[in-house]
Amino acid sequence: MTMDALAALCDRIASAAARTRKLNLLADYLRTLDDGDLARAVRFLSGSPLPDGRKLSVGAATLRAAAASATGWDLELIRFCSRVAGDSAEIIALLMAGRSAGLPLSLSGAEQHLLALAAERSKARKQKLIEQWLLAYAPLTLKYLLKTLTGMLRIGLQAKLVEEAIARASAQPLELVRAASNRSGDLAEVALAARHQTLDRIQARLFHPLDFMLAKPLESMPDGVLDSGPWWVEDKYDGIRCQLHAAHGKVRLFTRGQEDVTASYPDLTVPLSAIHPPLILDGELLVWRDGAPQSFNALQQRLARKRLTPALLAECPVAFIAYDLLYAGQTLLLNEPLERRRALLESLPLQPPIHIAPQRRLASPQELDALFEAARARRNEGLLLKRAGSLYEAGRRGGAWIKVKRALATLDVVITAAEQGRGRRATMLSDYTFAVRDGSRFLNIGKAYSGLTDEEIRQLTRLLKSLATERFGRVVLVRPEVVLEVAFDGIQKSPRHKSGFAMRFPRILRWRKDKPPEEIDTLDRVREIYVASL
DNA sequence: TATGTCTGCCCC
DNA sequence: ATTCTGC
DNA sequence: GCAGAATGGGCAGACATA
Repeated sequence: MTMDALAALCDRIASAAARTRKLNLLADYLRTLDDGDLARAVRFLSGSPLPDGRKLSVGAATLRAAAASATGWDLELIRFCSRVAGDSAEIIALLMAGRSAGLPLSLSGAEQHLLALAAERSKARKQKLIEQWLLAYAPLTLKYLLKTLTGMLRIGLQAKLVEEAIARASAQPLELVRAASNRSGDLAEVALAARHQTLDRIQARLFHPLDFMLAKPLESMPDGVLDSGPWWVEDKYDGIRCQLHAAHGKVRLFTRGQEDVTASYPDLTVPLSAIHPPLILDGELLVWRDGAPQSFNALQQRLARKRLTPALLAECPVAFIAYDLLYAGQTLLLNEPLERRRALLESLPLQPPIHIAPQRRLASPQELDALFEAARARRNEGLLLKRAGSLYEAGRRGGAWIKVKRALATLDVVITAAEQGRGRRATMLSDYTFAVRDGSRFLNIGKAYSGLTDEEIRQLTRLLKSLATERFGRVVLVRPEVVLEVAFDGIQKSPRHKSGFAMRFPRILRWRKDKPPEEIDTLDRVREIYVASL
């Protein structure tokens, strides 16, 4: 089977609106593949094309550079076209029509190309490899070969639907496929096992990450959900979600994206090599100093470090706050109720740098406000509510865990610039840069797109075009007249914007047609919020 | 060698 | 991360 | 209610340029 056929399938899936139609198309296709291609196709479609999750380190920018080099076209022009089309891979594929040789490409050939790209360390040589593909393969094939690089197929189908298609193609119950997928962590393995009716033989393995159970955000505080039964409460820590595997002196730390980051945190993992009985902990990685959790910003300085200096380890030492136990005593505990997992967790002889997250029973929903404030006073993000008796639903964002966060504040700001969107928003100005007032000047403080409906974005696009003063490629500067109310979860000093501040998780609450720009919030107000948040 | 900009992403 | 949208 | 898509910020590291 060929990459060309897979590409054609992707196009058909993209143009099918109904998810059941997408599923049927994929299931029918999967049935036609031999075992080797089944594994490859599943990896390609689920967004992790390489067998062991190796990194490609190639993004849209590199693709455009390769395309410019292969065609002789101006890079700026390609950038512009990509922007209009909303997708670099698509436009590059079109560009190669009539220029590439149109050679056939098998799935295993495509996989070999990706492996070669991952193995190549030099950025320039990565680009050279891509140039060679561009000249060799047909546009449609290129389109999806390139899309797999950036990990965004944008055909309305990702890993979860691939799971469903596997279930359908093999006539196995979806729940069995999902459970096996969690135990395995490798959808290709699952597809093969489903085909051969051996899903039950897939075992969870220590030192292979399980999926994480996620929490659903609580929309409004006084919500009826909490009346449904007893709940447990913990602080929500502002670190990185991690799974810690330990057994027989070996320790591994995995992130939510299943990345093995053990090597980056010797100050956590080396002391744990004394642990012998096998266990898997779920919890949060934090910088921990003077007996207290430090900011997420401190932790960020430990991320993706190639070299760990003693100074860094001394300045930003990490700890692990454990709040769940997924494996112990040779047993997977996912289907044990929360209270049992918790009791086992508390019975373990864990020592710093591992801590156990304090947990208490929520007496009544009225208690939430006070608990929330207390958590914030401890410099934590908010609360995590866990339904009594709930099981560990790996890979799901079900209602059994609820996270309670609140915006730090809101600001009334004015739009100073707008940017063309991507994908289905490619024809609209969907991305707004906004400013606060400082005397008679407007100083940018952030960008946001979310919070407006598609209809509002359409209206705003029209209005902003009429307010345009200058255009720099994809960015339109506008007269500062449109006022928005934006919410955000944090604020910090940043060179990113003229105001000297930037927001964490900015989102638009509403379009304030009632407010003139002279009355928006000021830089002084921003400083007040900043100081108060320290 | 020092500094500035771009890129992709163990992250949130 | 957040938010909206189609199914 | 789920899954997908489109978008925020900061960071280290890589590369470009002085």
